[in-house]
Amino acid sequence: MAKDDITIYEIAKEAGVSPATVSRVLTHSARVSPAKKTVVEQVIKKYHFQPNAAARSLIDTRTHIIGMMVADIRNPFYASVVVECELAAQRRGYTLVLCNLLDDKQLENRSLENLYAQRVDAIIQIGSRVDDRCSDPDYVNRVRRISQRIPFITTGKLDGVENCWRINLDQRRSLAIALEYLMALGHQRIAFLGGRWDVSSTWIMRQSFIRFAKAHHLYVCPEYIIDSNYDETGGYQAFTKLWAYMPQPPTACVCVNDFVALGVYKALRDHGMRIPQDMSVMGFDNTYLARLAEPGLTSMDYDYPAFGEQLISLALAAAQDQNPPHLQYLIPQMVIRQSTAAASDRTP
Amino acid sequence: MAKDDITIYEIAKEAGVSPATVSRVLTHSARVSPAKKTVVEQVIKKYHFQPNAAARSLIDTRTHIIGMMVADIRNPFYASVVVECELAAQRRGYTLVLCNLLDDKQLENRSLENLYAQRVDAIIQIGSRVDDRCSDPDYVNRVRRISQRIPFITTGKLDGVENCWRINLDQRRSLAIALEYLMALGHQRIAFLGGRWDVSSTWIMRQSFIRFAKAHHLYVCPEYIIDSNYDETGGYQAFTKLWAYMPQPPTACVCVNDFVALGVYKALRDHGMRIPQDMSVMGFDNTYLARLAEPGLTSMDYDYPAFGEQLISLALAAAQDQNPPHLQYLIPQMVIRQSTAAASDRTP
DNA sequence: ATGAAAGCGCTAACAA
DNA sequence: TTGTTAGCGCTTTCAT
Repeated sequence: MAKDDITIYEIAKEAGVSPATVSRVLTHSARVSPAKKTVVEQVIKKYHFQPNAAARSLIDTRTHIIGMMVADIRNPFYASVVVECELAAQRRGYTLVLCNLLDDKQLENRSLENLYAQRVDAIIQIGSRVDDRCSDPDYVNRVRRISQRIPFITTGKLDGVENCWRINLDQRRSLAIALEYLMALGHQRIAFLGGRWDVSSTWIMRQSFIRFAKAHHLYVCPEYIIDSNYDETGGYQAFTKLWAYMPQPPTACVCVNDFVALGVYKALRDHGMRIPQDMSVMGFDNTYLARLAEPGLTSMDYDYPAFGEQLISLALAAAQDQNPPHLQYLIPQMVIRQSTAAASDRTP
Repeated sequence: MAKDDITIYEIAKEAGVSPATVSRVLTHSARVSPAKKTVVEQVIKKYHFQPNAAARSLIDTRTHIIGMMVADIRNPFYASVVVECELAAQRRGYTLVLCNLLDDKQLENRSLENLYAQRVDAIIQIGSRVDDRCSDPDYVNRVRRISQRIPFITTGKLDGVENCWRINLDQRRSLAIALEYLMALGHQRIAFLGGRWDVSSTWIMRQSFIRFAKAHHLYVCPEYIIDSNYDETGGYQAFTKLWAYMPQPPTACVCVNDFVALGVYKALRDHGMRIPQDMSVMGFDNTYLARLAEPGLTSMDYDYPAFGEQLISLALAAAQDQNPPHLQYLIPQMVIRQSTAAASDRTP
């Protein structure tokens, strides 16, 4: 520990009591006579004493630390979730340890081990390999092993890990809300831009998209679903590709996230098309980018404070063996801005 | 600790050696005969054993944890710094504990105490009360106390805290680069939009702005410097105010950060002005917003990887009593995009 | 080179 | 109600 670190022994000595009594005052774990309690509290205050968290967690069954692995905190979606998780954790006296995975499997593995070494009470992972449609077997093994000791919570999935809890965004529902809205505006030809088939959440979105479109007799063709990465360059490329060989141009684009939507914005401008007059655009995640965009981007919102609350309370429930449900869904909500409007062209 | 947690005793027993030997293998702290070493390593591998970090840090003088307090991780500037710090820390076998301060003094105080309770090896704070031009005396006292045990590193300042190290962005330099560039484009009337006088870094920026402008005979008037908050609404309001009572309209706006610049973008559009033809706009921090903006925003960049490296190596040097310099500067660099161009109007 | 034993700071039985 | 004591998991003398 730090140089001349103060301990409960010093406090005890100065207060004229035993270390145990100091501990009792600290933890409120047992009755202490008001007189001694006051003295102890004063000495504690005098030195601004804070018990050593490491020593505590050696005894306690809990470290009161939650490990959080996210793909990249620079993405505002993850940043929002992390902030809300941190607040929810704080409220319960828990601390968050954050790990960025940065698309680096090595780093992801090390982060996991590191959180285990810290004996965190639970691990929450958002993004990266829990988003794979087909879980990476190597990673599954790693997590399976660790999850025998530490509950593993994710917003994605990891096939074959027993001690795993999931909170999933209700993509089916999101797509339905989005498409119903666009249909009501008269859109019949809608494209789905961005993302990849091997990403679980994207796969679900696309499946939901196709099913809904078929069920509601929207115009559907494979050229309306375009792969891309998840940033604005992806959006730009996706739209460019869409435009290149298009049988019938769509009147609306649903984008896999806000970044991609902004890439589509740029592409539309470069093609001299106006938003929303010539093309309606929708994003997902309702990050602040949606608010910042010109025109404001209609986007699917997830109640982030509720999201954080749910993740943390799930993590703690699992850590306390309360057997919470293994799969929960988060209900989305649409935020309508200026990027969507009535279809300009209603020919089928 | 977790339920049936495995310890070095189990490892030792199964390997037929003493716990001390296992420890020696783990830490490479002393020679162990190759034979035993191999056995121990195999058992460790078999159980994927990771020594309990809390138990280690009880003995060790170091916890190998660095506490990081940032104003708000959702701001891409902070997010970038945090990611780079995390990488730099990882490289040295250190873990980062992140705290968001969220403009909540209570939370800021608690975060500080919490990091102390964890006996982190160093505390880095970016944003919030270390940005006050006049340091909050209460906070100074808190940090002063804690910094007697844990070195305190910041990108701002905290008057009267001895054990404090600073890495500051070289605002004077930044402003000079920005203004020289705009002057070279023929701009004579330049406004400085956004931020507040009571924020240290903004104050320095404005002082540098005024001094440079005077020294280079640019048109200077108080109406060209407008207060606002630091997000895009601030930028919008600042520009609106600027436009309301303007003796001579400027031909370029330097904005305190990229968010504010995007607010200015929006205001300009609402006034029917084009960027950069009617007005050049510059941002600061070169976040991805600058890249995303339409047109691309010219912005002042700080070498983020270097920034993270410098912060972490400074933190560790201070933690190891190596007496590093108490104040270092970070050299900025301008990234030119499409939001700046030759002045349209050269009348003084 | 190796093991026994002490101790890091704290809490929780167990006595008193 | 209070103090004494043992022990959490690890590392590190100190012997051997």
